[in-house]
Amino acid sequence: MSSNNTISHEIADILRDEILRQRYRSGDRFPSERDLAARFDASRGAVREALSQLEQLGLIHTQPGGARVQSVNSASLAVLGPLLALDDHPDPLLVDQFLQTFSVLTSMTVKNAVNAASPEQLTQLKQLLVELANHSDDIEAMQPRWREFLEAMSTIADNLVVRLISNDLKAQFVDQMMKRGFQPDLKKGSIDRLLATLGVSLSKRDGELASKAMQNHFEELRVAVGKAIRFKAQGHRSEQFSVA
Amino acid sequence: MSSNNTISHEIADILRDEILRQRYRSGDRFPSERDLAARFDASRGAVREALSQLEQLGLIHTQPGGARVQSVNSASLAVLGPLLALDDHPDPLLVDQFLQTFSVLTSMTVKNAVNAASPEQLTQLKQLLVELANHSDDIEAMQPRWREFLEAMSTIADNLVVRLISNDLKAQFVDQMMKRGFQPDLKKGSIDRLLATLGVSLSKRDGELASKAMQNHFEELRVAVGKAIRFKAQGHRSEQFSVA
DNA sequence: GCCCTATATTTGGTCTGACCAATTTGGTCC
DNA sequence: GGACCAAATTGGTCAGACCAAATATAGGGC
Repeated sequence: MSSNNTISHEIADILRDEILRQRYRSGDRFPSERDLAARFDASRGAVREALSQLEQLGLIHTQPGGARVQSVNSASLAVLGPLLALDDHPDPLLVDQFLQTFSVLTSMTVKNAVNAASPEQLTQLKQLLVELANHSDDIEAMQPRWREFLEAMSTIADNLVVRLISNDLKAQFVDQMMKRGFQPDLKKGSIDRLLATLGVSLSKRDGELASKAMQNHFEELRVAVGKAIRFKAQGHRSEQFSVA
Repeated sequence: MSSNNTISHEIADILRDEILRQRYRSGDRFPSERDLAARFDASRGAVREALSQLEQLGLIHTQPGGARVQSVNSASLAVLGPLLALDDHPDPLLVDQFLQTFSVLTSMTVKNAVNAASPEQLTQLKQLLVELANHSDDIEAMQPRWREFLEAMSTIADNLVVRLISNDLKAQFVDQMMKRGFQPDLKKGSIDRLLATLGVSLSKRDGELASKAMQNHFEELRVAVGKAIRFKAQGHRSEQFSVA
């Protein structure tokens, strides 16, 4: 996972997963630093650094006298990745929520980007769209170009809040899914339609239209990913996964 | 700010602000732990714990040989609060982006909640709405009930991703604004209209309608907050602030 | 001058053992 | 049972030390 191959990170990873697996109930006392040091055969310093990470994740709260476990519901966004990686098969519900959230944020970004783009930026976006259309039959090749396109959109929209959220979400989710090797079965026709609509929205400077198109796309993606997950849960092996 | 009144947190706060204030350029070498220990007259252990926090925030990247400063754009969501608290006056642009983001997430939550609520939950929501309407002339009194109402919505919608994002956002933003004492000038009429529309959407089980109403509300809120900030930036003092 | 290599230094990661202050715990007394 | 006090536990911090990886430095070859 995060794996900085340092002892403190290793300890943090293990403890984090234990908490996420509900091995401790919210409000429970967490083992003392000295106990943990003994358990992991490490120094207290290393354990303290691990606990510091857990505290940043919002999973525990430390105080003189003892640390306590906090509810996962009150944790930081950064726990989502580990949460997804917990089991062999990702939680379908969580994945769906992920995509839904991604959808509204991306739609908003696209809308603002189209409305705010300068003429030069508009032509740049159109250029990228053409690039995409040229590879619309090879999903593998589309992936990096999609990223580039969305990155450009994000830069133009210039919303730091959404950008930071997306950073976390992507780091947590996309990479996680990629690693597992997912490939939702999206019809080429629907992708072509999306690209066409985006093109029109750029020409007309119609952010609302672009936003709607993205929402639509994500809707199809949710269905496709849902299928892929259920498929894989039955023991089949599928390949690549592409987001957005 | 976060202030756990421990030395390591103090050091982390100072260094975090220095980075956010761009005192180091992205990619720069960060001072060594020994130097920092000397500077803050603290032990290396304390400094290390501080650096561990900065690393979790995505502000620095440490490696044997030296730590390096990372771009704020690639940081974690948790830097937003400190970013807002950096100056006396919050960055209006950032605040606006905040509200916009909050808007789409809340709208989505409300939509899903209304569509998914059980009959009992529906009556509970209506109850809360009545409560709100009864205090619609006293914004002070509305605040906690708003929170309760949105909390109920969030619970019903049951989207962990949004919930975690909102946790961070609220912790970063709302508390920050409250502390500064803001009070956007929302017309009572528009609030009443919002409550009425929400009531209708509950009766009709029309999530889309509820979502639209929330979007509208946030739009008005953005304008009002924008005014309040500009007003305060000119040296005036205003009072309370209420989000959502 | 430039480039490459071998050496010395710096730096992060870890350990040990110690001390303080705050909290918890356990027992005592009413 | 509840209030109160002493002892044990726990987090926070410090000091000094060692190792391995990364960097900086000096030197030699061209």
